[in-house]
Amino acid sequence: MPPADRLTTTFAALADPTRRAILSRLAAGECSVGELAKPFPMSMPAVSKHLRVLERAGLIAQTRQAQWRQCRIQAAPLKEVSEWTERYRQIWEERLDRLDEYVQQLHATQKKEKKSHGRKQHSK
Amino acid sequence: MPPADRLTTTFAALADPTRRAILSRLAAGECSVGELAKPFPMSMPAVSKHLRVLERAGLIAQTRQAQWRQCRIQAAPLKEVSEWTERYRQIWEERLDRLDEYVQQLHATQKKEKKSHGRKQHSK
DNA sequence: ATTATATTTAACTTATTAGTTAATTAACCT
DNA sequence: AGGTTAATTAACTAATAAGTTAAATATAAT
Repeated sequence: MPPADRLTTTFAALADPTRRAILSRLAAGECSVGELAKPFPMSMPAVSKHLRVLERAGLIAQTRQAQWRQCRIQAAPLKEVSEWTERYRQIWEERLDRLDEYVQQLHATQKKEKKSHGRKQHSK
Repeated sequence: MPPADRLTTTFAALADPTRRAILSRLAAGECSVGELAKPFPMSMPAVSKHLRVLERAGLIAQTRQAQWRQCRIQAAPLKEVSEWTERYRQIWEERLDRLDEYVQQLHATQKKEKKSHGRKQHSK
């Protein structure tokens, strides 16, 4: 198994509601593992493991402070997620160049169709 | 295990480079499973399984056409990904209200240290 | 020095994932 | 009908993931 690339690691880390909730909490400010764990119906070790996953993904960092570990969010990997996702914006917004092609092809196929439909018309 | 929520399913589907490559290919236009599979060093059934994952996540749809299955991208779930991610933009752009607070607090702490060493201090 | 607190590590279980090969389904073509 | 092509399903394996409880570690407080 080749080591996973960054985006893969990031997406995998985000594919868990507990971990996303942790990030959400940390967006409001640093806090300790114990505080972080409180809302979740699972053991501390389970939360600790989630933190490890987030840490390996570069999404959080921990610093010692007495017997507590303070966690803080590190959102840099989310920038890459954002950039990757943006490439698809045109598609989900459905002003699709791709759909244009499809529509054109449809018209080409149905040549007898009259073209005076003033509807949604896109040009390349 | 409760059924995974939408975001979880989407992120999980995206946490694989093969599946992201498939989406990327489909962004350029529909194509058949066989064509889709060609670039990948894995068997057809493996690709077919990836397509199933993408389909269950609502990221693609398949339509029969003779003996071929045409796949097309459905990017709607990516809108949710985008929206989720955007909530963290301020953080990764580091015009962080949060970091501001942190920095201020740091300054405050340092001032205090200069003044007096009286508080919770490491004693080694 | 002991004890309490915060957190991690270890060992284990169960479920899921990503891949394989072999068999099956479905549509097309003479 | 029989053969070819396209894709899926079945059955299996190996690795990873998410959780558990119990033990270990590290610091603070008494």
